Amino acid sequence: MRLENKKPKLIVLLGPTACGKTSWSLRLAKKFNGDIISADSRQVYKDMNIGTAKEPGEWLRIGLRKTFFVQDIPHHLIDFLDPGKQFTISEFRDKALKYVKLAVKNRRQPFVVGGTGLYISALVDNFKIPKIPANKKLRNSLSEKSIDELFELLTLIDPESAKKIDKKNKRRVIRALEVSILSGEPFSKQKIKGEQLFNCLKIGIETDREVLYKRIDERVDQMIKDGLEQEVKKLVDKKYIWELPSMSGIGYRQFKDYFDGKISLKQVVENLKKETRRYAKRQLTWFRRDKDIKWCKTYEEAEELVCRFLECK
RNA sequence: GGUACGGUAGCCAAGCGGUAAGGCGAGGGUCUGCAAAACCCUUAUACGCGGGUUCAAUUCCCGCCCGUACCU
Repeated sequence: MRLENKKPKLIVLLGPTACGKTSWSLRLAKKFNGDIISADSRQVYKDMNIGTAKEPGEWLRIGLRKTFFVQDIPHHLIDFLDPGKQFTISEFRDKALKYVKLAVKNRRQPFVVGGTGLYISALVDNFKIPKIPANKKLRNSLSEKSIDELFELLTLIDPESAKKIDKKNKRRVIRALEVSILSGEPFSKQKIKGEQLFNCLKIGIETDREVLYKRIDERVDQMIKDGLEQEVKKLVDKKYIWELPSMSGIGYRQFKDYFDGKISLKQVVENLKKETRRYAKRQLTWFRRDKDIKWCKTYEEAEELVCRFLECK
């Protein structure tokens, strides 16, 4: 108990896309002297603003360090990466950890805010991620094989993983092989959770599915009005290819067929709405199994929880 | 009014004398270096209505209703 209290307090605000994380997080951060660490795999990219629903902000120099501010609240891990670059969970975990610690050191309350469940887990549950970076050569040679061959190989090298992994998921099977081969140790033995580093309050924003879907539709329409097409066009003109992780996100990849003259803008909008809804569904599936999440219907409930958690008054 | 074509689950759609593919959508799930990704599972006693032929009709015939196109 005493040990628990010594751990820094971390507040996580999560929920499916378009549930209102940004606005809640800003209110909470203003009230509780917060720093926001974004856990969003797409908002990391520069020049991808409309499609990722990034709140407008500006980079300001504080001392030696430049920080992205949204309404006077410092935001980290947002708007900093070239869309041509890759960002991975390992990098997220390390950087997020750094920013959380920095906030604590500066006596500011860290808020982790986002919808990328895996990223949040990696930080909160202290994942020890195998230090085996993507090996292009190996991946290429492996992807030439059929999924069945690969799976058979995995059964030989790492039967434990083979038992659990999706047999048809080439990407996952290849990664398991990659780690096992390059490290010389089975992947299954390397999926380790360290001791929890934080005393953590997880708040989920609860929204009716129907209401959420309606908000998604409206948000997509707004994105189009705000000039999403031009934003994507600019990225394409800058030679960012569709195969990039950044360009494969919702809001971007849907424009490929449109620019190729295969579908109309109306169809883009429809696809965009549809895929965003499906994405929200997947996020909910992810969050559902985390029983620690305190689901709140209103902002006031969330604020109350935070208040109690921080023992303020 | 006439001619042609069509009417199959929420939507699209194949099929055909022996009670019916698939896709979309929807829902559920997996998740440790692409995670807004990738992958998996589930889903409905659906053949417009009424007759007839037949051992048997969603499938053939007749009539009706509805839709679409064209003609007058």
